[in-house]
Amino acid sequence: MTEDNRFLQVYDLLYRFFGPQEWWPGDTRFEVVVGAVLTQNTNWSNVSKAINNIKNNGLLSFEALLALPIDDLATLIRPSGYFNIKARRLKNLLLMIEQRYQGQLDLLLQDHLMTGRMNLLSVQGVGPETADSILLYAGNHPIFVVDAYTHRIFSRHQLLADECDYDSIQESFMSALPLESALFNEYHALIVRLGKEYCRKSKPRCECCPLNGV
DNA sequence: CACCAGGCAAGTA
DNA sequence: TACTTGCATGGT
Repeated sequence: MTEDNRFLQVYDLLYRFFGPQEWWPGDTRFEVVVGAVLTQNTNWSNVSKAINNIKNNGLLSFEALLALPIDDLATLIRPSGYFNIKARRLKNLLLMIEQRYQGQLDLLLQDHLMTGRMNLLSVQGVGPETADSILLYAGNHPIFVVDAYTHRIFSRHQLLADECDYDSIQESFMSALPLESALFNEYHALIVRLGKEYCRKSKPRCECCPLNGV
């Protein structure tokens, strides 16, 4: 190997440092989809409470949530924050699946990757990170999920330019790495783990960051 | 007390 | 096109 592939080097380093992260938490594909919307700008412990509220009421299924009045859904997901807007976003997503995929999540997940992605992005409230999280973690598609940590960590370590947008960051990773869902799954989870523990927004730089020296 | 979390869309100039 | 603001709970 003569190529200087820092993206792969960082992955190997993080995997050795943290080990496997076992993402995405959730028992079913549908639960992953719900979690993907609820976790927008919100920490997972709050999302977990919201999902448990849905489960405890026996409502964690496509049909049950589609039939549930929006205000009732908002009440259930209250702990996840932004509960009114997230209830609307979940409903929008379920309606798209109802209209374009006969109400079958699996048909969306089995559709051609870029067709499914476009349909997800057409939903009000589903942006690129939410769409890609669904495609990767529920659909097992090889697409790289970019988040705020990805930008912060890699720009701080000068592996990405500060002004990169979502699509350009995603392209940087996907052109440098083998297109394997298992790799993208673990890599994104490792980035979130690193960000939480070593790359907080308020801290200018972390002396003990495992990436120092890469 | 301030700050932030596994974003996104609408409003403004 | 490029900023800014609203959305909102719960943990540190």
